[in-house]
Amino acid sequence: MTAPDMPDDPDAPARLRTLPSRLLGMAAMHADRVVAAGLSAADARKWHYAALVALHDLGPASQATLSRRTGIHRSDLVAVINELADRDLVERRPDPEDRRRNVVSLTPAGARWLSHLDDLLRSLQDDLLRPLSGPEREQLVDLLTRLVDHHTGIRRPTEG
Amino acid sequence: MTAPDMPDDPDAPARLRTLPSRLLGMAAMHADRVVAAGLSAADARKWHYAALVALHDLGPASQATLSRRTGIHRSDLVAVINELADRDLVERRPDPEDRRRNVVSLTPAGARWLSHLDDLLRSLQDDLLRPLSGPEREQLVDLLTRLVDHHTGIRRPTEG
DNA sequence: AAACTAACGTTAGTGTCACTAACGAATGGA
DNA sequence: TCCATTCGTTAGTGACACTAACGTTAGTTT
Repeated sequence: MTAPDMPDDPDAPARLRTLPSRLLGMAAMHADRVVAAGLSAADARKWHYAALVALHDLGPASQATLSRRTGIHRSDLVAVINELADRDLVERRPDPEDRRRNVVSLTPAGARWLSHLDDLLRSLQDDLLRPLSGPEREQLVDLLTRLVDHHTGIRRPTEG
Repeated sequence: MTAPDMPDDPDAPARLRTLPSRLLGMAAMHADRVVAAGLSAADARKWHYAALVALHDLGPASQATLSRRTGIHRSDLVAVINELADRDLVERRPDPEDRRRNVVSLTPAGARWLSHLDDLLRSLQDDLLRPLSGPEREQLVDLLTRLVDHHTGIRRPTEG
């Protein structure tokens, strides 16, 4: 029961404090903490939310396309769907048209759960972005989107 | 040596694509990849750089204060210092004034190595931020700094 | 028809990351 | 002298983002 001992870096050198890659990492870490803490109070994790959103907005899908839509690796998606199916939030059944596939679909309970998580997430995003004004939040989203879009699809400059 | 199979999320629902916490996570991931790949070409990792910068800018320090200055957890710092000391980039010796402590200091070779890494990192940040203009980069740094500053020091809203 | 290629879901395992827990040694205050 | 605290260190945890391999199923080629 000792208090956590890392006060982040109150006195880091400026060279580190202003390094964009480091700032991104730290901001992401805080974001992850806020979101994970909030979601865990609802017994959920971000992947659960991502999967539910994809199913709701884009309809039932095989695990492979769900993987593409959420960014969850297909080998990790198995467990996520297991957990959601265990709680009857999604249904997983074999695809009669292609027996390699499972079709995953949202149940009514899943849709209700999703709208609950949605409210929760909205307020978590708000916690996260508290120090920024409305326009600043849009600015941030815009800048990050352009960054991500630019780097998406690039794997490694110096690959084998 | 097969190609990576995750095209990120080309067709994720908008609700996910614009979620700030998710954007932060993805941007940070890309940033980490770019930086880690660049540094690994120089046989270094970001913690090595952070430690060297802290030693250079703020002078010799015990591992505990170095931990506070870099944000590296003190239990992880051990290995970082080991690796740097193995290459004679830093020196670790017991503090005569407090025999619990080690004093870690930069060697001349460490200083040279740091300035090399500095150049490297400058160009990596540039790669990372390529899609953004100069003012936009400053904007991003400003927004992220305020975000991080705001959340720094907060541990867990729902701690035991 | 047979053979090859590829996609699917699944399991197991890897390396990194941020962190907790515990330790022995040393310090400093009551 | 007792006690809490700090220090460096080791070991281990849980989440994450993968890779590798598998058996199954589906298309495509010949």
